[in-house]
Amino acid sequence: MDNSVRPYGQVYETLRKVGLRPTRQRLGLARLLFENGDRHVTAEQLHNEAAAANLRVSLATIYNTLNQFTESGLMRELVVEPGRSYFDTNTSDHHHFFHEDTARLQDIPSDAISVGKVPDPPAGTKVERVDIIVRIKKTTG
Amino acid sequence: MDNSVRPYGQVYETLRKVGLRPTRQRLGLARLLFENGDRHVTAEQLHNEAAAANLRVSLATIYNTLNQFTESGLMRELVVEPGRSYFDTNTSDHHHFFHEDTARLQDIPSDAISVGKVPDPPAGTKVERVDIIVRIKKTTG
DNA sequence: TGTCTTTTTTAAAATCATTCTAATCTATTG
DNA sequence: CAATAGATTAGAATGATTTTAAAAAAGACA
Repeated sequence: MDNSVRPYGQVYETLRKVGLRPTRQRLGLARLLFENGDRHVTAEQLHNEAAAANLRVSLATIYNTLNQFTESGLMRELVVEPGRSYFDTNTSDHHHFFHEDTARLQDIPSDAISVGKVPDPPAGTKVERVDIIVRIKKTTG
Repeated sequence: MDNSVRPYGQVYETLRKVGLRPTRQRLGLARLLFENGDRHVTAEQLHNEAAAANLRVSLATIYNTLNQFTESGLMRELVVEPGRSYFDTNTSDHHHFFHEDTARLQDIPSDAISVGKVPDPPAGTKVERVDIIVRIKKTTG
């Protein structure tokens, strides 16, 4: 667990694997994203985190990076609310709770929810992905 | 089926029922929305349709109206793509196919899809709504 | 290592959907 | 029909995201 020795080792490999140059910004963002469990972040949130971690990255780079990570399959984009996108570090098959009060996402493991029957997609099309969002609110107004 | 006699009769009642003044713009938009089967429109699309139907309505009013219709339960808002919202005239329990190539939505009747098991919402929260989006793409690139 | 080439990063401007503002108009009520 | 409350509008403002063009950093290689 001593990650002072090869602080960027893990994510360095991850970036190489998908063919992205391991630059200072990408390495730093990748650590924030991938070394802290499953995460759901907006660009703005990640930008703030980066600042808090003393990583100087412009907002444009945050967007570039999130989009590149998404295109290379390291993350996926979630659209739950009008106005902004969330990016999810968990790319395996699963779904989400969305807390409407706090605008937070929470994973639902795929075995905790089951889509019994899915209708056949219209002729000439194939299913790309199924997204289930369970919108929840605090009880007691 | 002669709707030249009481052209606004149906939607007039609908508006009254939810407590919205039956103005020219709201009546016109309501007709476009509710007298053409189940629909999924963006603000921009509806604006164009209105123009095509010789109904002069500003884009601000389109937004106001879609939001009011949604708040009064005549429609619901769907967020499927980053950037823009869709509004659905079908407020009953159902889900959607989203054609990624054409950016069109298509209803999935609720009995054509079944959510077998839904996990209990976290303590202190209750389920507000469950959205299922089946994203589809043309086969043969 | 230094130089060349390519890719990244960046600040700032541009874009796009949506909301706000404040002024004008329209429905409703008496 | 006048008064007033509510609606519509053009245009400005906002906020998230993308683009632009220039400067900086990375990779290749002599």
